[in-house]
Amino acid sequence: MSLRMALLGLLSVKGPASGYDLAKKFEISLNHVWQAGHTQIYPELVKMAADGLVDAGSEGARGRKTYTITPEGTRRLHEWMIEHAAVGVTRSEVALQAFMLPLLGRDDAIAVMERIRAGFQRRLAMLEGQSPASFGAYALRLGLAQAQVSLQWADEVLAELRDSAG
Amino acid sequence: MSLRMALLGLLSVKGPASGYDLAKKFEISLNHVWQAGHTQIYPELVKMAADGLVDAGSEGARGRKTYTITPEGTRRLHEWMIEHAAVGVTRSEVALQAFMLPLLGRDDAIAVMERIRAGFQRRLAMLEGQSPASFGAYALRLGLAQAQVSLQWADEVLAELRDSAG
DNA sequence: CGACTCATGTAATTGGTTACATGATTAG
DNA sequence: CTAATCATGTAACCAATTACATGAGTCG
Repeated sequence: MSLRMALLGLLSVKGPASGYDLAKKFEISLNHVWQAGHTQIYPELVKMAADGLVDAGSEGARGRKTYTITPEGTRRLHEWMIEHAAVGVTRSEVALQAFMLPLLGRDDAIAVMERIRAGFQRRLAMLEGQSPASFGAYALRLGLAQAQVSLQWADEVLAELRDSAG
Repeated sequence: MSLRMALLGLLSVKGPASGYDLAKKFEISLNHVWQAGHTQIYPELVKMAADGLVDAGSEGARGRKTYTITPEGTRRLHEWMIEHAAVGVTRSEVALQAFMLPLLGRDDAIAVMERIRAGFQRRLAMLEGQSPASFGAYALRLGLAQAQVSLQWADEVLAELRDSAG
């Protein structure tokens, strides 16, 4: 359902788009929030058209199909936003490795934490490169705050590990 | 693979356990990091036994089966920790709703944000109820830091929405 | 004896990833 | 002409959820 809603959201804000366009938007603007490749997007758009949430326009150049959100699609998106209590379920490989960190010796633990730290650093840099004035500004600010605090956590853990006897 | 590693981690630290025990541990100590129900755990343990990562003991009372990690299981877990670069992939319904918040009018947006805020509040309370001295201390601290900063973000967004003209 | 917890499983379905496959158009 | 980008799709597989199903032991 979330993929569906993400697609409706993009179509709602950015206007009519092809599956290809939407896949691009997932890569750039939505990347920190939700991910989907074209292999998931194309079939989903077909189902959404069958359900009357989008209109599939006629084929353009290179077989391009442009989808437009329908009033019913807009209605369903708003309904979902207002009624669906988003589940804050987290499945984080990083947190899992952090959980099990005490299984490793000091040096291995430091190496793992440095890799994790680098990941947070990369993520932060990616988010800082995004335009803060755009549509997804609230989500961007959340992502930035979380990335910053995670990086800080990694630094603290690294400092503790380095202070500990080897 | 992550489920497998989480199971090996639990068996490694807490000693031999049944699928039932492991499902309980997922609910309590590991809940903020990874989730898995018994319907996923039982078949996975069978596969892990076939792959030599765990030993399935003989059946006890009420058909209880106690699994023990093997040396090969320990080896594979350490290997994964050290070599597998955890992907920081995030798929958050909350962030998705935040992303699309501008689609809603002021009052609906406030209602959605209040619900999101309550979710973070609950999560924070849950984490604060966990023993900070236990095995998963590092992951717990990360979870707490992220929950706190998320709650702060929600408060800021709510203040902005309330200040804005209705 | 009835309710609860312990304990294990299967089947169907949904969601998501990886690999494979094809062809049109554009820029150099 | 050829490499890159545009553009769409299918098939196989892996991961996860929901629903269904069963039975043993324990507490009141």
